[in-house]
Parts: sequence; structure tokens; C-alpha cells
Amino acid sequence: MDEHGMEFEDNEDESWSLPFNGDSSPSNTSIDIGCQGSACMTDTQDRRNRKQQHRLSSNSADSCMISTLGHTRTIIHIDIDCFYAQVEMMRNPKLRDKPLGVQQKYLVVTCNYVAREYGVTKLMGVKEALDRCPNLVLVSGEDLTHYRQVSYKISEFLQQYTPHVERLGMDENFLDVSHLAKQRLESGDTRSDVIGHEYKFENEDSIVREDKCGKDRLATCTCGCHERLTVGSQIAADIRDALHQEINITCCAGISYNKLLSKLVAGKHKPNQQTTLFPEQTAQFMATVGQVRRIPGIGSTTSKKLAALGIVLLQDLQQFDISDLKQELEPKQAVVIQQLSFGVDDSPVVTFGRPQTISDEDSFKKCSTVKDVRSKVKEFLCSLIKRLLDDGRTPQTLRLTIRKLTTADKKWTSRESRQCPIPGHIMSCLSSGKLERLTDQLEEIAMTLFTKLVDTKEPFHLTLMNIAFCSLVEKSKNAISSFFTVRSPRHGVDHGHPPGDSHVGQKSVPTPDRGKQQNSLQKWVIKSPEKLINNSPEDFPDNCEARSTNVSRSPQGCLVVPGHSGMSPGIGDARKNDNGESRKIVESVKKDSSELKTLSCQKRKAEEAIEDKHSRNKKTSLGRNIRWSSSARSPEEIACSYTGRKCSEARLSIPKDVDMEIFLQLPRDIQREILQEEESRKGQMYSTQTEKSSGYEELNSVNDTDNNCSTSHVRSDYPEGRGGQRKDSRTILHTASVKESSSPSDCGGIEPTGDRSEDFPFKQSMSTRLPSDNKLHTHTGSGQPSMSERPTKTVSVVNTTKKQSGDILNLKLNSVDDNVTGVCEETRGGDSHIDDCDSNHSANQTYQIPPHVDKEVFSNLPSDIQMEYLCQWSRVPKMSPESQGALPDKKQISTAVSQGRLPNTKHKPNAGKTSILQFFQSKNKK
DNA sequence: CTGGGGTCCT
DNA sequence: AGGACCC
Repeated sequence: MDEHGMEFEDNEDESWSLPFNGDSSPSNTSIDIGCQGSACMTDTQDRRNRKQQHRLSSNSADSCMISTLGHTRTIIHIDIDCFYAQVEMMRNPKLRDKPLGVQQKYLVVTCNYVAREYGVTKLMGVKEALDRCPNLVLVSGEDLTHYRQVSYKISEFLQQYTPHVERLGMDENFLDVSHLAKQRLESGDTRSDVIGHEYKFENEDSIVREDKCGKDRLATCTCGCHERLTVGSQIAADIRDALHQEINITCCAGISYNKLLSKLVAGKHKPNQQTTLFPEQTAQFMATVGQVRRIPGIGSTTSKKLAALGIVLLQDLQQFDISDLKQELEPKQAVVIQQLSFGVDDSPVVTFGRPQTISDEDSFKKCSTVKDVRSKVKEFLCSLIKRLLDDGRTPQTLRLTIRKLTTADKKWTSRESRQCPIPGHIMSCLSSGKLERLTDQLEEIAMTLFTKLVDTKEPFHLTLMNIAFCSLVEKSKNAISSFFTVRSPRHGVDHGHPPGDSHVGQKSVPTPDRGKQQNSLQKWVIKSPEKLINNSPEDFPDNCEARSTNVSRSPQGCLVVPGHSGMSPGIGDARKNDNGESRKIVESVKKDSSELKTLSCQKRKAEEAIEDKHSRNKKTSLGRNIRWSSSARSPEEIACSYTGRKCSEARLSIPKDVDMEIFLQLPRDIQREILQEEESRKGQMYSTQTEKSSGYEELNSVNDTDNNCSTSHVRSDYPEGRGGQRKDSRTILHTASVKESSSPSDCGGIEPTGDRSEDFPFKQSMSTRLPSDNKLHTHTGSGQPSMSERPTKTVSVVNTTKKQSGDILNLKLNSVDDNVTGVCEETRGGDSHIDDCDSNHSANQTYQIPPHVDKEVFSNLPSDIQMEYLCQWSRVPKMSPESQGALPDKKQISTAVSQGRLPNTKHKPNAGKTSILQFFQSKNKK
């Protein structure tokens, strides 16, 4: 949430004058900031404040008041309007025209603009908010799941335009669109006008000049930034428009030549608008910022220190002797913040990756018994494990953080933490699905950490607990996809990828290296700029190229569509067009009973096949976003069944250098690994979100709440008259997962947090819309997945044995008959979730084995591998008519879409994804 | 400070 | 492990 909001704007008392307007501008620009890195700021400052001049002139110059980047970049800052509130309004459109607040504990952390008209503000106490707006509808926002999902969806959406997207919190993104601007300029695809607002310090003089030459040309920097930023504003407008069309989200944008300025200027025109700042206006613009505290990078601690030095306003900081400042702060920080005060910021846009920690936190008035602690720990763990499963990585460290009630002494807010490594064998439970055991063991670890923090023999009083999983590593033991790919994954800072620098074929084993973030002193510090890159496509890692080029003109052209499977025809084709080589890959299953052998053999073969393909067929890999629909029981499947949510497969893309055909023939786990690597390479974090019916539930009606909402602390915090809740006002809507009061102790108790709403018809979550002309196809031509051309045998598999705790299913071949199947297809159908971690179910289920697989060999495979293959081969089980009927009504959806209430997602992605466990379960019920 | 997250640096 | 910063 943007802090700068209103105060900032209101603050625009230009008390301090427009210095020398007349002469400042022209000379300003001539001296200014040059693209060669002249001492951009010095002129403005001394012009302004001659009396202080002596203090800075040399010192400031010495301190590198210089941008090596000048105005060469084009940076867009996207700031979602009242993000949480928008998410809630998406989830329940009925809330749109009501005053809406999102509540965490006793705070309204954000509210929609209807509520703001009543004077409700961010971070306002509930009481006061209600005083100001008695009709305020409050929804609980303590569970961030949905926000996180939408947040990542937005960031990924933005990455269609450029890979250079940096997240800042849930609702802000920076985009470095320098290369896009360049492309548009080169292609002539531009207009001459700035779209949206242009920050301008109004004064007579500029009016005069405008009269003369329309656009203030005299004052315009000649480095080309004016053109670039103008195009930048057009790009921003496109993006905002698309965001609105596709995700139904409104936002503000700031366009300028660095992050600081684009962020600050974005706040100038608040809801749903955009503002562009040109270099000529920087000095005046910065002057409107006022207090140093407003500068991102100067937090409360630093601003206090500064205040002690008499530095409160930006000007104070600008004029302060840098060497003095270096004495008081970290020298580096001193330089940086002084530069920031002039609007100089060379910090790069750092491509986001997957999160480095996954944590859950709760605050409370009091927690003072070990029992309470333990139950909190369990609660955290259950929800964290869901998230881990979605994430796909394995944590190596567990950290417990607490905040004790501080008895009115000094450091009240400080938290304490202890962390420890998580033994590998414990974490192996994650992939094997032994979640209950996992939870229990982690619980013990956490409790041990707790005893390191608190002497449980003494009374204690906690007001906050947090559990974090850190050091997330990719589960894959080996980077299989390095066999398939030409380039190694790359991430990170957007500066400097000289076309020649190739780190080809390197290993990419552990977690995504997100480019080490470079040595940043917080984000706002200059990070060795290297040398400005003009961001032509060649400057990007290979895997980015397609996107950055494709995307520049019609971003939709390579839309990543969560859960959308316009893909299936192509995939069917890929299968149909089977060629010898790829067939061999699958056939190797016959020969190798050892998994390892199988894999390595497949890798080799696939490699060969790929090479072959590549030489013949260069331009084939078009549609690389596919969805998975097999009903395999991968860890992720288990995740699905555990969480009751749809898996992450909905939005995965095949690396461009991997042939779809071959890809489809690979065992699932290898496929998955490839995709995961590709994901992390792209930094396309968090595949998870896609589905989960999460999206729309339970909030249909304000008056429903009593049915759906379990009690929670939120409600108990409620101001007096709660009996009257029924009647319209003062209703707290518990959206998604209220932190349940029920004991989470056994995994069976874990409920999918969002699946409780039968009533809301659109259980589909927001996925981006695929323009109708944007069929993704594979290279192999047309038509439906050709079911009839691929005979397949069906095997009924009976799970005869009880599943001991931890035992793998024992499969037994029962019968075989011929059948037909397709591999990738749209899936949909009933939601389901498994809340049984240790099922003892048995079931008959039909699976299909491809004809070329030797049944006998197959039956000798270890059962888990059998299962893996079965799942891979099997088409998604047909849904019963009933469950088909349970699908969201297409007409309803399309109506909603046409009314703009829903994004136009034709299908309910993943909805039919079912796990094996699920089969067992449903069979069992009979 | 308050929330429930995140980031990086020391 | 803690502190600073961000939202």
C-alpha cells in the first residue's frame, strides 16, 4: 500500500517557492544530468539556495551526485489502487459500491475509495473508521492467501511486457521498459503525446514557453528521454488498460527515468491515473515531497537520526555537508540518501523471483501457555505446509520468531528469533506426502526453538508469533533440464547483459539465483550500474528474448494464461505427430526397471531427439504455455489433495528450446522439473495461485456471513453493538480462510481455506484472458486431439494393500483392454479436496497404458513408479455427469465476463484435476 | 504502534 | 540473530 498517498499530495504547498522559474529551466536542462553523467543536481541546488551553496558545491559533487545513467532508462512504477480492497471486490463484486474496509485485527489496513469518501483511511483503527462510516463493510484481511495470489498474478502479467519487473510488496511493481520504448520508437509505433498526466510545475514562464512552441521544447533535454518517456507513458497506458481488461484491476502508474521518481510521481494523481515526470521537472518535483521521511529508503530510524542533525526537509538533506553526514550514518547510506534527495537513483529494476521465505504470522493480545504456543505452531505449520507444497521447494531452515510483551521499558517492539536447520529426512515427508508426520516433527522442532527463546518455567506473555521457512531449495536432485536446454537460467539485475556474455549450459541447481540482488543498501542504493544497457532484445538472456520481442507490440501474443488451455488441440497434435525418436523415449520404459536408468536413458534420447528436431525445425516452439492435466500423483498432486486446491500446473511454460513433442513424452517428473526450472529461470514465481476456487466465494451477500464465517478474533474485537450485526451495517465478512479456531492438530482437520462456498457461482479465480485470436499452437498442425489414433490399453489398478503409514501404494495389474486416450486436454469438473493425510482407501480405477509399453515389464516396476507412469499416461478420468453438472455455469460466467465482473476465462482451469487419493476416497464413500 | 507479510545488510 | 527497510 502506498504510504505516500494523500498526505503527500496535499502537501504540495510550494511554500518554498519556485525558484527563479524563468531562467532555471533552460539552463537547468542544459547542464542537467546529461546522459554522460554530469553533475546533474548541483546546478539546481545552488540555483535554489544560494546562501547555502558553499556548503555543498564541492562536497556534493564529490559525493557523486551523479547519475551514470542519466535519463537513459524508462521506468514505470505500477501501484495497485487499494490493493486488498480491490481483491475483495473482485471476490465479491457486490461490495464494489459499498464502503469497504479490509481489517486486520483492529485496524482497517486499507479501504476502497467509496469508504475514503467517508474519511476512512489506511491503517485507521476500526473504531474510528466505523465512526466515520457506520455503513463500512469490513472484511477480514488477515489471511493473505488471496492477495498473494492476485499479487503474483499481476506481477506475472506485467512480465509479459518485460522480464524486468521488480515487486515491492504485494501491490507495487517497477518495470524497466527501456527496451520496449526503444523498440516502439524505432518502429515508429508511437504518438507524440503523453498519455495521462505530466507532472508540471505550473508557472507563468512555462506557460509562455508553451505558447511559443507548444511543448516547451527549449527546456527539453536532448538526450532522447523526452521521446522515451512519452512512449513510456503510452506503454504504461497500454499496461494499465490491459490490467483492467484482463485482471480487472485498476492501478496508478508513474513514468520517469528512475525508480525513485517513477514511484514518487505515481502518487501524484491517485486513483487509477498515471503521471509522467520529465527530467526538467525533477528538481521542482522533489521539492514537493517535503519531508525526508517520504523518501523511500529513509525509514523511521534514519529520519530520526537525520532529525537529530536538523534534517527534516529534503532541502535540509540536499544541503547538508556530505562528509558530515557520512559521520553520522553509514557512509554509503549517507551518499545514497543525499542522492535520493535530489531525485538521483541509479538502482536497477531487479527481476523478481520466488520468495526467499515463506512465513506465517499472527499477533494477539496474549499467549502465555505452552499449550497455546503449541497450538499456534500447529496452525502455522499446517498452513505453511500447504504453501510449501504449492511452492514446490523444500525449506532447509525453520525460524521461530516471537514478540514478548515488553513491560513498558525501552525496546518494546523488538522481536526475537531462533532458527535451525531442518533435517532432510523430515523434509522428505513433504514429497512423500506424509504430511501428518511432517507436521508433527516440525512442531517439535518449533517447540524446541521456542524453549530457546522462552523460559517456559517462568511466566511469559507473547504478543506475536511467526514461523518462517527459509533457504528454500528446489526439490530436484539434479537439474535435468540442463540436458535439454541450450542456455542456462539467468536472473537478476537488468543491467549489463552484453550480448556476448553467455553462461551457456551451466548448472542451475539450487533455488533460483535471483542475481544475488547485488550489493544493495536497501533497494534504493545504487547498485553498481555497470553501464547502461540499451535493452535491445539481444541484451536479454535467450529465454527472455521471445517475450520481450513478442510482447512489445502485442503483449497478448504471448500471454501467459493461468489455467487456460487453449492449448489442447496443439498438444493433441503433438502426440499425433509422433515421430520415431520420441516414441523411443517412452519405450525405454520397457527396458529399464530402475528409475534412474530410465531417466538417464530418457535424457539421452531426448537430447538426441531434441537436437535433431532443432536442426530441422527451428521455428516451431510457439505455444509454450501448457497446462497439465494428467492425474498423476506427484508431490504436487498430493499437495492438491492436501490443500484442496488446484495445483500449480496451470501456468507453466515449456522452455523454448525444449520440443513440445518430446516434452510430452517425458515422464511427468522430468517434465515437471523442466517446467520448474523454467519457472525459476523466468523468475515467474509462484505458479501456485492459479486456481483454487478461492476466487469467488462466500461473499456474495453481506448477510450471508453468519453462515459461512466461523468466529475469530476479528469478530471478538468488534466494537460493542454486535448483536445488531444482522442488519446491514457493521458486518465483518470473513473472506477466505479465517484462522480457524478448530484444532488443526490432525491433518484431517485442515480445510482448504477457500472452498466452502457452494453458493457463489463463479468459483473460478481470476485468470487472465486470452484474446480469442491468440490460440497457442504447437507446430504440428490442426485439429482435435486425435483420440483415435493412439490406441491405449487400459489397466485397472487395484490398490489392495492398506497403506501403512508411509508405505507406498502397491499396485497390481488386474486386467487389460484396449482403449484410447489423449494426454493433454482441458480438465475441469468438480472441485475436490482430500483432507485425509493417511488414507486407508482402496479403489478400483481405470488407467491406461500406452500400447508400446510392455505390461509385464510394467508390472515389475516398483509400485510408486508404476503409479507415476500410470498417472502420466492416463487421461484425466472422466467426470461423472453429476460433477460435470457441478461446473460453473458457462452462461453465468460469460454473462459475468461480458459485464466486466469476471475476466474472460473460458475454462475453469484445473478444476477437474483429481488426485488418485481422491478416487480412492470417492470410491470408498460408496 | 498498529498488520501480515516481505527484502537485504551487518 | 537482529536491524533496517519496503508495502
